Amino acid sequence: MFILKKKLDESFFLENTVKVSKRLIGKTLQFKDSYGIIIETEAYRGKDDPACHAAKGKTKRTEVMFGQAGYSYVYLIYGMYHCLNIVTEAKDFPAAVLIRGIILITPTVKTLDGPGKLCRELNITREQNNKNILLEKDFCIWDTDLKLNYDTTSRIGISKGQENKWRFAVSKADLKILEECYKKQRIA
DNA sequence: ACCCCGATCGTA
DNA sequence: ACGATCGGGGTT
Repeated sequence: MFILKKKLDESFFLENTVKVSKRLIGKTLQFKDSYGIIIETEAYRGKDDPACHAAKGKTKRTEVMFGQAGYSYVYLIYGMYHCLNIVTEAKDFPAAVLIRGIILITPTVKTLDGPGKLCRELNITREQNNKNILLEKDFCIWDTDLKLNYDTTSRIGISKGQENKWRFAVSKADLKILEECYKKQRIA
């Protein structure tokens, strides 16, 4: 259906987080034997972004966001769900992209539309926090030749920072095409 | 030790 | 619209 090119390298994640978030649409997330096309992302960028966990400064939890681009930031939310982010931009500039949705294509086909559902299905937990996905063998993101249209909206579930339209989600039309390619089988 | 709140999700 | 469920971070 599409070509898996190379694993994304550090230069991809060193760019502005908003740009990286847009560019991640259509790329493929791999964790162990699970592969999924990224269909939804959000940017969290710097101490001046009130929705960013790093807005309150560096803490034990957010330390990874202040580190090198290409590391995973996985945290527990609402005591029940995990969220997967990839750290972006220069060291000491705290920023990351939240991976909010994928179309899982292996080992099963499922549309995972939500960060908690995604981590639950792939079994991504805090054990996967602070991993260098530029080096990990089975935890990485692949470049592809997919060109998808996406919508730009406010981020979901935040109380501050709605003015930044930093959520990017594959257009309904393109999502439908992708799901038809891979046989629709939405998660319950 | 205590309190508040949260980058969610499923059910009503 | 609401509750589940618990860790992070600030305050006492």
